[in-house]
Amino acid sequence: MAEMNKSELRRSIGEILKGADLSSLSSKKVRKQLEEKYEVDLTERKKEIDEIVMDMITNSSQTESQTETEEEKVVEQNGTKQESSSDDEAPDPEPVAKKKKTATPARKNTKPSTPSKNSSEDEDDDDDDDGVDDEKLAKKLQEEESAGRRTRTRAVKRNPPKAKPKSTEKKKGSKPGQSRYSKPCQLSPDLAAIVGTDKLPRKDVVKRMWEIVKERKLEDPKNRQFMVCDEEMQKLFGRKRVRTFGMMKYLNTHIWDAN
DNA sequence: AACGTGAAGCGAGGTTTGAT
DNA sequence: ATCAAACCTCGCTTCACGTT
Repeated sequence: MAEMNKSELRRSIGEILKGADLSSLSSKKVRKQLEEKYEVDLTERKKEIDEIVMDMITNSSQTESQTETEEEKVVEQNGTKQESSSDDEAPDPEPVAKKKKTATPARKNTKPSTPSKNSSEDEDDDDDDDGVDDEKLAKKLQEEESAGRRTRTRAVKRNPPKAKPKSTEKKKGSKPGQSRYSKPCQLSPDLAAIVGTDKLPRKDVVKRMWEIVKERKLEDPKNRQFMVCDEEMQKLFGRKRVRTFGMMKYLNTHIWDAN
């Protein structure tokens, strides 16, 4: 594959932007042009391209305002070139700016997170001052957007169950030992006294509890799914006989995240 | 219309013994 | 061999809506 490095990418994008009409250009179009030009799939580098495009547009608009007088000269020379940025219409890199709405991969957080009611969502367009302000505004809008404007409540209508193959199929790139279930948790003094440590992952708590049940021979001889608690255990569970499978229900009040 | 992205649902993961 | 039960969070999948 023709692996393009960043500087190469930058240069190519610069060339594309040079002759492009910024008011109608989007980073996606830039990417497409690059893909066609180099015959490579740049989907994976989309973000990188977005950033470069944004960066270059920002720089160019800053340069524009800084060197206004110089540009006037250029306009005189080039004539056609600058028409898009004439006084009545700001350069307006918006299409590209809007494009890059997701800078926050933190997509988890399933909580509704304050229904902000897309308050400032439709900033309409009453702000056409100059290029620099446009940029700031665009950035601000971006931030607001990424901060949490999406509050759509959709009528959840999920598809049918999708008969899943139970167990046996673990696979999936899920990394073991990553979940909170495997993370060390803070144990209550009562529980800590029994297991011998005040920090232990939930799974290990269960494991340890089983060990202790066996050590102390607390299994109910009639039904080994139950355990007959000794004094210490009774204090912990608050009852004399506990179903071992369901011990987590009781242990849960003695376990919390260690921070 | 096609594409991009946020929201929400649901399964997996770890532990154990007993029942089917 | 597989499922059951109890706990809870992560990550994948699917859907709906916004943008181009």
